[in-house]
Amino acid sequence: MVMAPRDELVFDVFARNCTSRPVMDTVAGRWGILTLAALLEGTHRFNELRRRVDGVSEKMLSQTLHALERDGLVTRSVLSAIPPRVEYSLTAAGKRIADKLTELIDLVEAEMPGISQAQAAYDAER
Amino acid sequence: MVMAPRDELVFDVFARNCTSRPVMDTVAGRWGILTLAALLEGTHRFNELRRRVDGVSEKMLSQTLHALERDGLVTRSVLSAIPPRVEYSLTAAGKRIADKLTELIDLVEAEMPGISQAQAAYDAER
DNA sequence: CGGCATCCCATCCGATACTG
DNA sequence: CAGTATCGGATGGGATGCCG
Repeated sequence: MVMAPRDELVFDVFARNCTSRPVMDTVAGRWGILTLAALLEGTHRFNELRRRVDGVSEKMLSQTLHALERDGLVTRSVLSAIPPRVEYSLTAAGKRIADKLTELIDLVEAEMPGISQAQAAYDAER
Repeated sequence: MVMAPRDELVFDVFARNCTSRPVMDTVAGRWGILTLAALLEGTHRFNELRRRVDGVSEKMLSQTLHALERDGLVTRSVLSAIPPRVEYSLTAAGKRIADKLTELIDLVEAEMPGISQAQAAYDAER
């Protein structure tokens, strides 16, 4: 994060102490990617998300959602009712990022056959 | 990772034990993203990468490069010379993934002003 | 220069238990 | 249902020292 001409802020994730670094960690982290991608499919309740993001613990999902809400990428709406009903959905910025993450997921999944083969070849040599 | 008709392998990163999960962790992890994006700019030597990926330790860069090499996304070439010269570059698959990661970086950096504002608003309320 | 080996601490994260 | 609180083990990751 450095100053450019005319006080325009430039964010550079390659710079050690740029504020974009922790944001990238949240967004591209193990659970951030999957949570945002799941929410791109539509609004989810907490336990719906837990089932969709297979393997995530209550704690990590809660923590991830809080961080994404703080970043303005996810909105949390509490519907007063018994039993309680809380719904999570994407903001406009969240949608844009989730779209890109979904492209990444699709690409990596498409590359997996080659990757698996490379891993097997690598492991065979040692 | 489940079987589809006709023995076609389908990789699903949402599934708890899909082999694509650790690959996503490497590729989208803190240092994986930056390392791949840096290599998209061209071949780099080890210490060039260390300077470009500001803040990465020798240990983590070494670890990340090994994982990426194992996944077939990065090639390591040793040029016999004194002092030793080792060059890292992207494979074709590595380029495709690094391209997508660079798009993600650019998007997140572009969203940073809004994100910073959301963080400040969130923090002010508690 | 380009590493690997070791030590050690911080945090991540899952499991469990509890609450409104 | 939708969480919070706490604990303890696993992992991440920096610092240092050594080697070809």
